[in-house]
Amino acid sequence: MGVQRRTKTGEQILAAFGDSNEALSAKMLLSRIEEGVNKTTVYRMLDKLEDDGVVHSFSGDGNVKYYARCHSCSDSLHLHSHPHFQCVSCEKVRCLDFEVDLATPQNLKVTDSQILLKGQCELCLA
Amino acid sequence: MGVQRRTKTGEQILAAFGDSNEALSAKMLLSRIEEGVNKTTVYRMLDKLEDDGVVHSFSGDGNVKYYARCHSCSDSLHLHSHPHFQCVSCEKVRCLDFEVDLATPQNLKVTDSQILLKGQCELCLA
DNA sequence: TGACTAACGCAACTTAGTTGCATTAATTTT
DNA sequence: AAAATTAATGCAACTAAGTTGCGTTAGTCA
Repeated sequence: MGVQRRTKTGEQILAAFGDSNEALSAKMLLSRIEEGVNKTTVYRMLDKLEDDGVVHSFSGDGNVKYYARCHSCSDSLHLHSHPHFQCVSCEKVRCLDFEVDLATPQNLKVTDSQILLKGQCELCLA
Repeated sequence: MGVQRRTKTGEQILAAFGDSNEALSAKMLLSRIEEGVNKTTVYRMLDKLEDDGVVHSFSGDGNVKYYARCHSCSDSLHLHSHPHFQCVSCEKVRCLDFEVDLATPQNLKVTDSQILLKGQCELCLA
């Protein structure tokens, strides 16, 4: 079950994401949220937002879950076949805005995919 | 620094992987190893084997780290651009034996990539 | 305004993985 | 073959991410 009511936490989380394609961990979200919001609340709200298809999640470096606003994802099929990029220098994570067409083996039924690229972003290379 | 000495733990871990392309978590490895081997030892040995390029690792579902023998990986450039597949029914994880050519944006320097597909394997579909 | 219940905060918990340190054992030296 | 060296191990204690139960707060709707 997704979000049912308009609350401060929900607004703050969406405000933290803004319009960008940046992906944030629960910890990063907690530090960005002004008011003292409990981590449990943040985790639960993220679950709901993901249920609603408002955000999607994937596993980043160090086995930390990252969340990002869904922009390019089609609502019908949440394959999220766009790659995610994590900069090893500044640690920032974001969605890349192109789709990857993965040829999947015919004997498997693939329902979800995630692609994580690691390296250095343009700012850290400069 | 990689493996320096031939030990029981090292042999047991490699035996657990065998020749297959199956990926195992530290927990799975611990349950497969007969003799009582400490989890710390397993984690440390896996680190060393990864240093040596004997195994590679990636983040699977539930933010758990999986390890697999390196077969198709080129030794020079460990991009591991083959996908990994995790079955949501039997929970098994394995390396798929084809390479994916990811077109990476020119402004980023990509040094590592991991692709995780989730779905149902051939055995669970039947 | 009051009733209903989604959303919240807190504390306690689970699980993956790490660290420090003393001990054991593989390998090298004598 | 015995001694010396130190990689590898086991243990206990720890960190960090995420979860659960439960009593309380606060949106929403009649």
